[in-house]
Amino acid sequence: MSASIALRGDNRFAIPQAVKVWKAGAVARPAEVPFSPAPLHFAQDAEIYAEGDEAAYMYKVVSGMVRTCKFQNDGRRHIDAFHKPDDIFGFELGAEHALSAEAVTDCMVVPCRRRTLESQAGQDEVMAMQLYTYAMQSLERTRQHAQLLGRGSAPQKLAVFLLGLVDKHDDEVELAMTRQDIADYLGLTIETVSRTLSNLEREGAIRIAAARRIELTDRVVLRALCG
Amino acid sequence: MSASIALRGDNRFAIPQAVKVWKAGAVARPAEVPFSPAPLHFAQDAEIYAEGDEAAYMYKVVSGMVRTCKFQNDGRRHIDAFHKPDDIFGFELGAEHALSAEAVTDCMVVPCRRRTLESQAGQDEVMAMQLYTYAMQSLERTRQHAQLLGRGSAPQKLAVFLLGLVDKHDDEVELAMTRQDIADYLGLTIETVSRTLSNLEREGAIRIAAARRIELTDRVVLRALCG
DNA sequence: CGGTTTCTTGAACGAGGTCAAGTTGTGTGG
DNA sequence: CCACACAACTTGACCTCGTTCAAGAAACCG
Repeated sequence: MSASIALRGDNRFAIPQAVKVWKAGAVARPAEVPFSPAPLHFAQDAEIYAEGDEAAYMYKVVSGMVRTCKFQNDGRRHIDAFHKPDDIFGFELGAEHALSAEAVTDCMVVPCRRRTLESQAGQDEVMAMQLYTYAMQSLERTRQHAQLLGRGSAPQKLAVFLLGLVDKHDDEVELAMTRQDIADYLGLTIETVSRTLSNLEREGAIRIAAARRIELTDRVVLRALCG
Repeated sequence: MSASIALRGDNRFAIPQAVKVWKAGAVARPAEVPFSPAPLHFAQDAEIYAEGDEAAYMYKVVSGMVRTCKFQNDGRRHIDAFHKPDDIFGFELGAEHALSAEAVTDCMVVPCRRRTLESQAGQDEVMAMQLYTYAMQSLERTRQHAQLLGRGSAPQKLAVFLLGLVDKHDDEVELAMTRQDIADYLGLTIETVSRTLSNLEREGAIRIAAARRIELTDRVVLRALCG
C-alpha cells in the first residue's frame, strides 16, 4: 500500500491513501442498489469512487465528511471540495468521474442513480429544477474556491476556510480533516498551514484548543483578512 | 473614470475599465429584448453586465471574446473564464450576477431570458438536459481552472493556458486578451506572465511573433510542462 | 509502553511579487 | 507622413512569502 503512495510521487508527507477494501458488514456496492434510500457506510479514508470510474451515481452526504479530489501526475493532490451532510457530490459532465471521492471521516452517503435522476428530471419540472440548482450550487462553490486559490495569501486562505466551516452561532470549529487535506484544498503545504494557524493564534484571531479543535476568538480580525 | 480605477485599489497597472456607455448605433439593452435571436454588439471593454445586476439573462457568444470576472475588495481582479464563440455564460445560482461580464474584444452575443429558458426546461426534456449540460460544462471548466490555480507553477499555468487556446491544427495563437487579463486569469502578475513567456521562447517551446501572436513551436515541451 | 502518524517549528532557499525603468506599438493631431 | 502621447509590454534588481529540508513534539493506538 505504501508502494502505491510512492507511485503517486515523492511527497514527503504521506497523503492519506484511500482504502479500496470494503469493511466487513458494510453495505453492498452501489451497483447492486438500483435506487436505495438506504445509506451506505464508508470508513475513514475509504474510496467512494475513483477517477475514471463510471459516473453512474451521485451521492448525498448523510453524516460525516467526504472529499472530492484529483491526483496529479506529479504526485500532488488537489482537493476540489469538502462535502458536509446534505451536500450532493458526484456531478459529472462525462460518463466517467473526473475526480475521486473519499471519506474524510467515517460517513454515510445515499447513492442515487444518475440515469434515474436525469430521466426523472426530464419528466418532472420540479425535479429538473432541483437537479439544476444542485449543479449550480456546486458551480458557485467551485468559483469561489478558484478565486481564493488564485488571489489569496496563506492567512487569507485560512481565514476564509475557517469562517466557511464554522457554525454561525458557535465559535468552535471541529476540523474533520488533516492538515494535509487543508493544504491540498488551499494550494499550500502542510507546513504553511501549520505555521499560519500558529500565527493567527499569536495574533489572537483564533485559539488552537487542540490540533483539530479551533476556536474563533476574533471574527472581526478573521473577516478583515478575507479582504 | 480613472478615479474609479483608483477606488478599486492601488494597482500600478490599470485594469481595463469596463465602459458602461453604449456605442452609438448599438442594439438596445437586453431588458428591451424579451427573447431575441438578434445578437447584441458590445465594443471592446464594454460591460455586458455587472456584479450585482439582476441575472435575468444568459448569453451565447457569437463572435469575439468575453471575460467573466470579479473585483476583489483589495482592488485586484480575478478572471473566472474567457468565453469564445458558442460558449454560454451568465449562469448564476442566485437572483443576481456574482460576476461581471465584459467584452475582451468587440463582440456579438445573443441574450436569452433566464426565465424563458428555465420554464422551457421544465416542459421540454431536451431543453432541460441541454441547460443542465451547459451548466456542467461550466462546472468542469471551473474545476480544471481551480486545479491549475492551486497547484501550478507559472510556466505550467502558461503552458496549459496556451494549449487550451490553440487550435488543434494550427500552431499559431492569436491572443485576444492583454497580459493583465492573462495574469488575472492565472493568478500571476503581468510581469511574471511576460517573463515566463520570454523564458518559454528562450527554451524553444514558443515563438513570440508579436506580443499578441504566439507560435507553439514545440508542443511536446509544452505538454510536458502541464504535468 | 514503543511505534507510528500527525502536527509544529526552525533555517535556508527560491519562485514569484514589487518597484522602477525602458521599449514597443498604436492612435491622434499637425 | 511624422511627432507626440499613451497604453501595452518587457526587462532588471531586489525582496517577500511560501516551499523545502530537517528535526522535534504531541497525539494516537495496538
